[in-house]
Amino acid sequence: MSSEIPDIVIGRLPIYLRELTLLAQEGQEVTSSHELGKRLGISSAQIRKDLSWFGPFGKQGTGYQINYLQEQLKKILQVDHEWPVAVVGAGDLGRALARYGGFAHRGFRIACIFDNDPGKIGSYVGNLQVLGVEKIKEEIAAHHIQIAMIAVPASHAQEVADTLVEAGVRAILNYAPIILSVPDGVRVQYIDPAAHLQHMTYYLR
Amino acid sequence: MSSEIPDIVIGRLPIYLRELTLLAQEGQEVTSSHELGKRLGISSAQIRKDLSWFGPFGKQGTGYQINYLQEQLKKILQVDHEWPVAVVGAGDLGRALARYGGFAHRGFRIACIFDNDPGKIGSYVGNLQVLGVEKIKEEIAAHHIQIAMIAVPASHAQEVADTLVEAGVRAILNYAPIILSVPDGVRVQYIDPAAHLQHMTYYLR
DNA sequence: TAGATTGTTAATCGATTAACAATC
DNA sequence: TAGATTGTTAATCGATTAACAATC
Repeated sequence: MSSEIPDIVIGRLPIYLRELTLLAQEGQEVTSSHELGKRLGISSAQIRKDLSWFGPFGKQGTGYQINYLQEQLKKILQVDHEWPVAVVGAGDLGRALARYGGFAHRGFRIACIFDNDPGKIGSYVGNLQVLGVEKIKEEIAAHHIQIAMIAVPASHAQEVADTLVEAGVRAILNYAPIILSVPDGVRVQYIDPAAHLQHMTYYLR
Repeated sequence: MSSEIPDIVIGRLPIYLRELTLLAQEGQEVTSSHELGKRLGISSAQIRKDLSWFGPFGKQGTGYQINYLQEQLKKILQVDHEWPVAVVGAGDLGRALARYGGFAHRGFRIACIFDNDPGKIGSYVGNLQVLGVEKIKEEIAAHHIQIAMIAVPASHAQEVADTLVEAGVRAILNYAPIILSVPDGVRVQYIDPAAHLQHMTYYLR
């Protein structure tokens, strides 16, 4: 009866991993669910429960060996190796994503960037040359890319998603403020900064 | 016994509002919880329940007048007027945020942008001039800015947050991959694209 | 040993869904 | 009227927390 691990638990693992990396950078070698929880604003019970879905990683009386737990979480999340990622859209946002330094140490490498604007195609973003959208299929297939980020206007996001899926992409991080329709087996996550801001303005009274 | 409205409900309202705007753009005038739910991948019951926290907005047999519901949600979220927003960090990400067109129609206007790099201070991002971080306090106070976005390296995010809070900011959208410590009454939302990607790689097996 | 902390179970809490009377 | 859809209640489902035996 291997019950399914809740998606909400999976979603917290990257945050745990991130905090462990921070602790390691600070030179610490061992931590506890209590310390981790305090730093993250999460209860220690929740952290222990979340981790217990995957195995015993700690030691009673002591806590968790940071390096070891980091490695285990990386394995679970499959970021113990590097994933190539495609960026579609070479506007301000797409270029910022392509050059963002925060992916490299967390399991991702921006492998290619696409745009439909002839004025942008051929130009460089960092040391990546912008390719035309008509190249999406061959490029993504050639490099076995399974992850893409969409940074195009909402009006084009669905057709871009369709193309990506056809090319073999199975995980999409969508910055366009629109819900994408994708087949089963393809995962989508959304980032909508205006929605986050509106969430907070509710409380500004 | 006016029980508290759950935060998770507030978080969905911007998504409802966004979809209503899309429907309006498509020329539609009326919708139903069923249609909205289908488009958003949410149950119709949940939409009706969420809305019912705030009042009856629909009509039996007919559904919701889109314009009316839009207006009501804008009022509830307090985006029926425009909020000035500060951006801290004028790197790729900060500049992309400052120039992002998606805020204007959703209740936000980028009012100022700051950086600590003398090489960037004085330069223009769109038609905003980059100000030094030492100007944060006076500028934010002068314009009564209550909302800010942090787009600086993780190592500087906490001190930037402290300064912002001191200046009067009460809502922070933090792009640095780090949990911020802020006093009660200040809200923080986080955007961490690498965490979203790691959430999805779990399923890529 | 005494103190600390895990992993896990059971209890609690909260969120989602199903169902339906009301009514347009 | 008949059909459709809301708003709301109660039931279900799932997630979080409290508590503690095990043990380092």
